[in-house]
Amino acid sequence: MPDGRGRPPRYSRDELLEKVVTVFNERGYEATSMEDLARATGLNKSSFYHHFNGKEELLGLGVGRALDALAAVLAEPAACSGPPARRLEHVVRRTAEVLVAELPFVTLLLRVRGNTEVEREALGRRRDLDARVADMVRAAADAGDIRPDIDPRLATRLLFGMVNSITEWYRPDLRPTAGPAVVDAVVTLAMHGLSTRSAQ
Amino acid sequence: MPDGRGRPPRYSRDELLEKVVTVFNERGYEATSMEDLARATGLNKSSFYHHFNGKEELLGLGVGRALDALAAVLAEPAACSGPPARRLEHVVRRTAEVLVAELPFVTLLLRVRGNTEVEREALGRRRDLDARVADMVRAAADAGDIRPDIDPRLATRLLFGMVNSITEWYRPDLRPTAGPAVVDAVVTLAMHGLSTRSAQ
DNA sequence: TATTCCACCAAACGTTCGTTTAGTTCTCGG
DNA sequence: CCGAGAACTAAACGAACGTTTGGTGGAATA
Repeated sequence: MPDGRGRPPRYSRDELLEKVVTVFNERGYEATSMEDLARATGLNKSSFYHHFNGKEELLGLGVGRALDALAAVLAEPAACSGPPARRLEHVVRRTAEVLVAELPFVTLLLRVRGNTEVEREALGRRRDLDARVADMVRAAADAGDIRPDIDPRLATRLLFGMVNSITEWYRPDLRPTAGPAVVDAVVTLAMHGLSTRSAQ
Repeated sequence: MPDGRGRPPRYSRDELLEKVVTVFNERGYEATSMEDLARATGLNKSSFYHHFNGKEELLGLGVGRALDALAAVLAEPAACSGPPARRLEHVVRRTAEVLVAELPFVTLLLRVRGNTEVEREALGRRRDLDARVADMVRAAADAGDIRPDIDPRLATRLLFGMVNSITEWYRPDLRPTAGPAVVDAVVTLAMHGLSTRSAQ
């Protein structure tokens, strides 16, 4: 409980984390030194240890925020009831929206490789989310709403491969209003493909 | 010109490079130490300096092999002539095949961030390839063969976001014969989408 | 067999890393 | 205005990094 005494901080914990995660994404987590973080925030590199326990905690908080946002999508009512195809389309759209809204955090999450315990735990949580989506795709295939000629697990991976690729190229600072167009394009391409010819 | 004299090498340069690139992909390039490479190959870490000039050259050779393979696809006759939509479908299929065939090298390429000159040059070569594919998508849109309601550049990014996602999850050691099925699924999903309903 | 050349290695080098220690500066409650 | 407490910093720490040095051992040539 902060009682107001002491020097006021220049940045809140959340502001610091956002800047830190941005640098992690520019340079890569391993290639980012505490010096780099200090330069980006204007703080001394040792000052981080008053706000966070170390570099790995910064990573854990960053990927945790992404995982929380993605898990929240699967908990939404429209993702839990209704025809499987509708639920799936909702999850695709909302996941794309979360990627756009929480871009740096999800970008960090998608690059985790599993070198440390923090990273392996993040990969585990991500696998759980992926499995729940794969079940949704399977249900939609069983209901005949999506093409039966592609293995549901394979379809899930390609589908979310496309969705997740948003983090590879979408830069909101270059086209700040492009977010909704990106989300619409993802949903359209995922469901109907590129071709103007009819399906099959 | 090797004249056969001296102790024969345990591994060829190409064999070494393949093992090295695999470790780079498991741990991430920055997180991989020369000790890690030594352990994976059975060589002493200083022995690498008789085959390569250093860690960064290993990276450059790895991503170079991926870029050469991808550039070769765009130079194939079927990618250079015929209706734009046919050329595009050919490039999608062949790119997916190259990803499967040269998986570790393309995986390494797709994770490059641009921290060094070697990495920035690789990013530049990759941008050139992407631009040529984007021109192909634009031509197919102008010809009316693919849906006109999505910006060609955006469509290119999402399309190859899906294709490139193969490197994120395809593991040939787990399902050695799954390659062709993956390629077919990519082409089908890219062109026609998931839905069994007709387009639009 | 003597020579040559290549593959390989042990040890050490200078540098940079994440982190710790021991403080200083600033703000506010009393 | 005093003292508590929080934000912040300079300097230094041991460890790990990529690389260099100086050399050993073994196979082919002559």
